[in-house]
Amino acid sequence: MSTLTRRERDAQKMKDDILAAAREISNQEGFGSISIRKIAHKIEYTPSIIYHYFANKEEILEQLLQSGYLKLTTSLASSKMITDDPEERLRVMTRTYIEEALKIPEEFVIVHSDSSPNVTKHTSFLFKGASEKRKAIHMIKKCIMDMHPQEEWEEEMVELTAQSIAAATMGVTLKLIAESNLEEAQRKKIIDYFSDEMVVRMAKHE
Amino acid sequence: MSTLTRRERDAQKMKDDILAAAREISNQEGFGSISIRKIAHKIEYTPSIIYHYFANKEEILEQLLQSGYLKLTTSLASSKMITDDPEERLRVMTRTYIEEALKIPEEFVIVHSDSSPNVTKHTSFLFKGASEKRKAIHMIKKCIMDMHPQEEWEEEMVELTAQSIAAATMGVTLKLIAESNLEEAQRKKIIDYFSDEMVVRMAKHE
Amino acid sequence: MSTLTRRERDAQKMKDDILAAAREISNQEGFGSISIRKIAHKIEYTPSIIYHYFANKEEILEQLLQSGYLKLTTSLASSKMITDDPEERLRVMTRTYIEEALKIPEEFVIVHSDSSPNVTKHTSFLFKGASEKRKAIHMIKKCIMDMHPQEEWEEEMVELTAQSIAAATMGVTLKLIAESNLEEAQRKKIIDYFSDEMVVRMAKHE
Amino acid sequence: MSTLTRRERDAQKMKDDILAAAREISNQEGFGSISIRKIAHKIEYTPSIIYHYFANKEEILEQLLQSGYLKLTTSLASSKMITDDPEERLRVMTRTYIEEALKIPEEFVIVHSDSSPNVTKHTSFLFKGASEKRKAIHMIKKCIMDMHPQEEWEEEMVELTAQSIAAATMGVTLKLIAESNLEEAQRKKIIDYFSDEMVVRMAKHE
DNA sequence: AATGAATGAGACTTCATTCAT
DNA sequence: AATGAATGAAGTCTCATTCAT
Repeated sequence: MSTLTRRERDAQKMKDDILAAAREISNQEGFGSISIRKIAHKIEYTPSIIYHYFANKEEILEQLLQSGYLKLTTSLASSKMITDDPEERLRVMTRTYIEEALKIPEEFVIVHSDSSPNVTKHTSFLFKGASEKRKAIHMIKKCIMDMHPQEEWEEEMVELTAQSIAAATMGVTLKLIAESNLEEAQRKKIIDYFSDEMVVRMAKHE
Repeated sequence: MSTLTRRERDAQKMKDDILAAAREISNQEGFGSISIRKIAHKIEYTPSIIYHYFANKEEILEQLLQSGYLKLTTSLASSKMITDDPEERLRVMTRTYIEEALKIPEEFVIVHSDSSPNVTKHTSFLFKGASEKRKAIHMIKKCIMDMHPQEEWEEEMVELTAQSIAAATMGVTLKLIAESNLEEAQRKKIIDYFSDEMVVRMAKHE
Repeated sequence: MSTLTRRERDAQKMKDDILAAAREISNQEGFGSISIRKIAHKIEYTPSIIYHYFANKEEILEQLLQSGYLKLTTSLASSKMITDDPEERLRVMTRTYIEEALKIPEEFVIVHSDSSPNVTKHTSFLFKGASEKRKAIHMIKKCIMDMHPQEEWEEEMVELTAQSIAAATMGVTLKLIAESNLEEAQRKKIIDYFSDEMVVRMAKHE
Repeated sequence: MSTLTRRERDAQKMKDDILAAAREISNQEGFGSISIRKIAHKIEYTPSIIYHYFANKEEILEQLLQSGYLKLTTSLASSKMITDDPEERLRVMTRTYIEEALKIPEEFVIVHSDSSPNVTKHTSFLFKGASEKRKAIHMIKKCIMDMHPQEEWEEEMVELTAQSIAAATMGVTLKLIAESNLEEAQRKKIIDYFSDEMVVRMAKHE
């Protein structure tokens, strides 16, 4: 794994520092006011040097978004095996998703409000067949099917259900981010109720 | 109707042009990169003149947001009566909301992604007691209660359910907007399935 | 005196209003931030109309300074006959000068700091022979001479004394303006002491 | 002496150039119309680069004022000893002050016309207790008291006298600066008469 | 690898002024 | 006599980026 030279490791460290600084600014002042100068100031280097590690500002922002999205999906992935009970799995997944997203609010909003092909290419999940292309949808679908073992859902319905659950969860998350003033207790109640109750109801058919 | 002088009409036209230009920029490059200069360039005037019609940039942005929000709520309000069956009412409301929002996609995104107090003051609905302060939440709550006539839900649970439904609907809507490339048939399926099936499931407890 | 038509009287009134507004702005925000727009706003007219009464901003500022200087010298002139006692007359003149100047602080500073010929043409008084060309110096000189009836001062010395007194008084005034935070009691003491004691000492030779 | 690297020296040179340009503008058009753009134009650079050397415009103006004030007070301090005769000391001090001030006319005017707290914080001397806080006032007071050895002045009166003398001297100086056209002979007479005669009269009580 | 100097574009805003009505 | 629309210049400041060292 560590076939990197010291130089390469140093460079990677620097890149990470830059991205970390950018992320910090994004969280404090908003994604839109990330600036090379502010990053430079935060890492205590000159603006110029940043161009040694990134071609331009855009590249930084892109990687920021990507890493944000990545963190989300990986954290989601890691939460899957916890339990065999599909209902419980669905609960945990939902909660994990919301909580992880709340850690990178700005990136989350950007990623999910942006409708440029460049972004939706990675983030879209409403298209037909998404349960095969999108890991998250796939995982939800699996939960749903495991919850109704003997019955047979129509394939399409299960996918639509999974997609609805994903979109709904995203909606709750976005709203929680937008309403950042919400009292902590209420915030907790919303998260609990949505992931423990609502999601399960959505996943079931009578 | 026309108690305005020509002057006033011209002035109103100019204001509208400015707002239209701003809206267009917002759609093309994002809300955050609206600038007085760009607006001026689009309407083929000097930046200065804009200050003849608006006190400052903020006023423009505010009016932009307001007009977006206004269109939505009025369209929602007008859809409320229709039928006595609460389940059917919930279905229609959801569908109406989604369809109306899709008619003003840009404004919708702006209004629901913005977390500045100025905006959330009007758009927040996750707070405790929202079912009394927010007409939409109230209407959803009423549907839920009418669907379970003899039983008594705990008040708080009903509100949380209504809030979840609202947030979920918003999430689906936003996702539909972001995925503007979605095939028409699939788009229709998502809307149908979500408003006809999912929302009803969310509103029911076993 | 009133050979003015109504139109002319109205016009004069407007001019006065404009100058009054300008003066007010000068006192509140400083001479340097007088602007046509602010004046217009204050008199509740459009900026444009101001150009009906004044050729441009400069003309307004000029008249403002002139009127300020005028008020000062006329107020000074009017204070001369109060008493026959030359010592008392000098005291009153000094005090009057300071107090009147403090009513138009900005204009006073401008007028007396400006070294452009256009201004010094009116305000200079250190030149040889000033006691004949400048009313104020003349008046001070008269006081001094009346205070030493039988003796004969050398003409030149009296003028130099008068000039020194005038410059000194101006210095005290300027300093009082610059130190606008001075406590009221202390301000009063300075004025009292300077006009009652110091000026008289300056005017006397042993 | 030269512990500065070439870089640092260059930077200092640039700073000095900027300040010099600002000073020049101040002399030509007045302190109030110093602008970043004008400075940039004078030094033949872009406005932006100025922010490389100064945080903002205010910092430039501040340093301008400070350097002016500094030059004066240091020159005054160095003139204090000379003789034991208090009357003679007062004469020399006054003359020195005037002559030094005339060497830096622009800065002198700026410093003594500005009434912003930032400046008066250093330059005010009319406040009660100034003879303890301000070296110049203290030195004048000492002269006065030494001139009346056995008698006892009321403390307060001595301070007021010293303050009056300082303000008067400042007034004469300002006037000499404003009347820059004054003939050399007359200028000399004014300075001589004021510092040799008037100041001494002011310092004495009968 | 890193710096500091420099630019040019652009941000918002205020202003004096002109002109048609 | 008065207005409102419009301009163009100027104001301060921030930014991304390049380049010589």
